[in-house]
Amino acid sequence: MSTDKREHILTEAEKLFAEKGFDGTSVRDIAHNAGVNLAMISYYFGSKEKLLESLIELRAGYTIGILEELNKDQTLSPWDKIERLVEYYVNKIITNIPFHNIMHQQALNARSVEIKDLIMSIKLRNVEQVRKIFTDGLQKGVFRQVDIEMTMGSIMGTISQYTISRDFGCRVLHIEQTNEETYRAELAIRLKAHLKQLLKAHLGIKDGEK
Amino acid sequence: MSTDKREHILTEAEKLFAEKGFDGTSVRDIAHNAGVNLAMISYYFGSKEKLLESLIELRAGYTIGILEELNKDQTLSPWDKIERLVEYYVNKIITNIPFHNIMHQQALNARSVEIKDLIMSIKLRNVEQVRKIFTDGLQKGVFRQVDIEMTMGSIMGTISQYTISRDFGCRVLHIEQTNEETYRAELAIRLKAHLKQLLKAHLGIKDGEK
DNA sequence: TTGAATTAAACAAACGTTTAATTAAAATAT
DNA sequence: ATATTTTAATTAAACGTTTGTTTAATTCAA
Repeated sequence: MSTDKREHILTEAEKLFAEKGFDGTSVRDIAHNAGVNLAMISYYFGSKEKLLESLIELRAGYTIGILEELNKDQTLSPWDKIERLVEYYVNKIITNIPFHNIMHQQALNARSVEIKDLIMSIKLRNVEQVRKIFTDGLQKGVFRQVDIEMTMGSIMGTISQYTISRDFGCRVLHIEQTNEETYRAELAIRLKAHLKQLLKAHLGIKDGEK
Repeated sequence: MSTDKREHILTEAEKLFAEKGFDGTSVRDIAHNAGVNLAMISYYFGSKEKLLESLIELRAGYTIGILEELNKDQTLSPWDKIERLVEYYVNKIITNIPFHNIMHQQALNARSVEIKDLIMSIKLRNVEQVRKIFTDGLQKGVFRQVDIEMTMGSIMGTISQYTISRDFGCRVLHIEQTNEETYRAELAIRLKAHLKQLLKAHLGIKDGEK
């Protein structure tokens, strides 16, 4: 079983799940779009649900390492780390919108306990790393007293808001709906600028402060 | 055809759609939970999809009036209006989590053009009303220069973040998972306090300023 | 007695998965 | 190197359910 073909099927499934939802996508859809026989899905992954698990495990592996490195870095000030965090998260989600879409829909309505637990563990692990950055800044007195969990929610929620539905984003943000690439680029720029300004004020960072 | 029974079916469908998703809920599920015969769904609503449209129209009618009134009110300062807006949105979503969940999943993956358009028009109408509050505050020089659309995204996104998945919210916010009511109450309090603090700093409102 | 409400049964289509047969590739023996 | 055996990959077809919707008969209320 070639890894190439496995990943190709997962990539095609990712597109379909993101567009039509997990339940709205049939195994025949996936097989047809990937150009493989229907039975190969069960042969490779065991079931449609296991295929989703495989996809999540494939895509979610990368993130946690980056956050751990960011936390370890002693040369960066707490505010520097927040800026890096914003840059990283915006880039990551913008370049993986379909997968982020799937995670979102499964967080909403996953009926499989395995999927629920998998997503929960991934999200909690990331949350703990981000929380460290905030508690560190608070302890050092660099940040104003804030609700850390809610502030994390604002970061993730803001990014999700316009990435999830492009049609809505285009209409509200007044971006030409023609090109997918230009939309992403413009969205990333505005998200980063906005979140930095928002968090700087919220955390009470003075201009020019390190 | 009694309106009571119609609304009863819609309420039961709402619960199921929120829990298992639109595609994950069968018409037989709905009929069984509502205690009516399977054929009554088609008889009342025409189809499963039309049922969803009916549900959205039933629930979404209320919001826009409140926002229009808020905008008209000449006695309130721009910042007062923002505070009212936060109060209103948090209350509205917290007390209608299942419906909000459905709107969210349909914004992600709706395959029906009618549903897509319906949701888009509802969201855009609300966005325009909220935008007015911000542009008003900016023109009067009460608010700092900010990205209005992104700021609106932060408000909606923050509220969505923990309302969408209660399991996740409980784990991150350290709220006992036992009682649904206490979770909602606690979440509402923290959301309102956080959003007011966040927006006050972001918009550059001085303490004690009206 | 007329029209609406309700029912059980049936409909064809689509679903995820499995089967059994066939082809391709790899491993082993000659 | 060639032939043979063994394993893996791929296929078309079928499996039994479940899906949303409709039908035709029956009950209920006006």
